[in-house]
Amino acid sequence: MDLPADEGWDPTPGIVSVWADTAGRALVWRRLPQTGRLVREDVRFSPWLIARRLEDVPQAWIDDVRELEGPGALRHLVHVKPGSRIAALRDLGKDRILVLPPEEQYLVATGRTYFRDLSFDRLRRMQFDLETTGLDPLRDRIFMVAVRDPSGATSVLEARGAGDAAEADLIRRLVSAILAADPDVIENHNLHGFDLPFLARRARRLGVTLAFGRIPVGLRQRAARRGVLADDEGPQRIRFVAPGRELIDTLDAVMRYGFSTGDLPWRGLKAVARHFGVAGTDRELIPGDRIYEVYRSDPARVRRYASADVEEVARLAEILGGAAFALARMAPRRYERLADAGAATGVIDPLLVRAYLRAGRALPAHQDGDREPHTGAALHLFATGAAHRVVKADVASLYPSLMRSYRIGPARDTLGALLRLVDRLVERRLAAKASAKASRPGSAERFTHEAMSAAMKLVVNSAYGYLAAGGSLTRFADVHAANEVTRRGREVLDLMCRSLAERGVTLLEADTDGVYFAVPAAWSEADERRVVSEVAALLPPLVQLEFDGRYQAMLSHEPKNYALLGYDGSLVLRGVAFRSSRAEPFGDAFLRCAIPRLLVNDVAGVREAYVKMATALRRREVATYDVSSRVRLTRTPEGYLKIRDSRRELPYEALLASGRTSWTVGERIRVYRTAAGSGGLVADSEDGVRADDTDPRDYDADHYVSVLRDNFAERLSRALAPEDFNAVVADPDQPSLFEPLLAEARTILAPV
DNA sequence: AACGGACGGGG
DNA sequence: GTGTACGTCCGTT
Repeated sequence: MDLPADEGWDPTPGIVSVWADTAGRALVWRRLPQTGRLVREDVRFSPWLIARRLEDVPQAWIDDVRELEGPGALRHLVHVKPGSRIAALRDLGKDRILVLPPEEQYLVATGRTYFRDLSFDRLRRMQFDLETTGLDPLRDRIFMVAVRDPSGATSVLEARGAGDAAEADLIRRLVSAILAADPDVIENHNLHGFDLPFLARRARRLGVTLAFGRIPVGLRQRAARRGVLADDEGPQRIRFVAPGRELIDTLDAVMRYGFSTGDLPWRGLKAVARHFGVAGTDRELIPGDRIYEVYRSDPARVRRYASADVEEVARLAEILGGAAFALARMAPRRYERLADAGAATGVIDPLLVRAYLRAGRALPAHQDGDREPHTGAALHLFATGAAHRVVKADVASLYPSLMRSYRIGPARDTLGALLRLVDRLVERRLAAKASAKASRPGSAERFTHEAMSAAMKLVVNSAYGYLAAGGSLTRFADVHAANEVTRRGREVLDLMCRSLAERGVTLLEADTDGVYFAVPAAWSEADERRVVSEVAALLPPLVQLEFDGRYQAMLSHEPKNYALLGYDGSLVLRGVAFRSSRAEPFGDAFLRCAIPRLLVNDVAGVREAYVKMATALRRREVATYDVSSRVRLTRTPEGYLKIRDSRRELPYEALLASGRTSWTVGERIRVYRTAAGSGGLVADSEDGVRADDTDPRDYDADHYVSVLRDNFAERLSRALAPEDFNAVVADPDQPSLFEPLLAEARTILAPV
């Protein structure tokens, strides 16, 4: 009873899964923290709902009614007789009724949460990964499943033959392996987007029941915005549920992490594993579209590949999984829902509902806002070109800090629950950040703390999003409060910029809560830090301006598009101008080579890099792969043939020229322009795996020299006077008089 | 070129 | 019994 309501008050330890139904039966699986033993409790609970008007609830269903206090519209807490079809009442609309899913009714009513007194490493976690002959479950088959059991042992199951019977047998063996290992949690990368839907479709087609939950029923479904389209009727999107186990998709965690830190441009398993340093150096890599082909000639290689996948997923889940795990200890929802839910409606709303019920207070109904438009943040670009001695300062969690500092909360939150929640989560985040800083860079421990901090930041920052969302989405939406937050935010940013400028720095770019600026040549790092702390002292309480980094130089191209050169020579590229999945690899390589030279005022070096690349292209010393670009197919074969006479498109010409007449929309391929003016195809290898095919080198060199100049070198133009830029990109086949000039050339920085 | 909507991934 | 943050890419005007 001592725990605050945003924490849950029931101390029952070790809950690892909950499954409940409208009949008022809840199955609670707990892992006893002392022994690690699994127990199942079968308990009764009283299903409940909250109604605006009692008349909306059929009299025959009502067991007990309690009137809640306060001004909220949803004020009748009704306990109904078990088995009442209360889900049907949702049709009344959110402004008249609140009916939670049965597990959440149970968790809210009891004050229980998952994982109390249980550490993440006590969970029994299992990973499995399908290998299939292709991406389409209507046509393709599962031929292999890699499995990693909770003890860490990896095994590979394989179809013993090519037909239906062999595939059905493989699926049955997978189900048996899961039942034998009895995991609390099943994990994989894109589990909900690929493995489970593929498996469900194949199982259905082959007449196999996927009863790998902890009660003997097949897979269940739940509606999910980010799910896959259901096979049956309608545009309904769903995810799968295995009662008694939690199905965790590491892609969800990666997206959350990427969103909150902004430094994970690629979300695929191999790239992410490399980023977190969990990929082995001898990791087997095979381009996705060649896996089955390789299997037929070299099955051992595919076994190594698939095993590496589950090993990496397991490590990744450890590094990133701490965040959702922590949320599950707080919020009255299933762990798997907290792992994929949005922060506002997925985490904050359940916490607020529980807090209000616990306090015996009526809940406000969802309510459309008045016509007040929402106003956003500020974005300023002060200068473009090359700047030296650059400092980045930013305010951590500006919006929640403003909410806390000025006590800006939703008008209808008469309990003040949202602000109290933000206060607590900010404290937790600061603790996690401190722990991250205290642990060794690159260590798994540090990643765990950073993931935790990122999750808290996500929830905390979405407290503002919660205010700003339309009233049809969140219960306490309040556009006036949201506008007050952004207005204060613009005020703070303006004050920061003004105060910095007064202290003699050159402003470069400022955005919402952070600012880049350049300092005079004579300044030391201590001077930089002093200026930041002087300005920090001028800001409102709780708004903490931090020294976020210092760089040798910055190439400012457009708002949110820039390059930073660290004092250690490291290069950071931001924005679509400098990093795009479509960019030809040779162009990326050129920018990575040229920008550091540009930023140390070695303009002759930039010219040299340009000449080198242009010459290599003309001599076809650049591999065909490096001039290709990755595109996504959007036309069907039939659709393209219809328009082909009026309009030729490179990707489809490349497919046809290579003899392919069938493809699927959404497929990604790598194409290049051939000297003959048509399209060529290169084996895709987004994971850095190069197919060892012979390299035709029949690309249109002149075309790619133009691409080098117009698409890539152009990104450097802001930093050079026009005549210097022209000299840099002059055609190397016509040696000119300009080159000597470049030794003296200097980069420029121009106010916008 | 500017805007709105879909998607992020898996074999 | 659904609804996210952001950044990128595509298709449409």
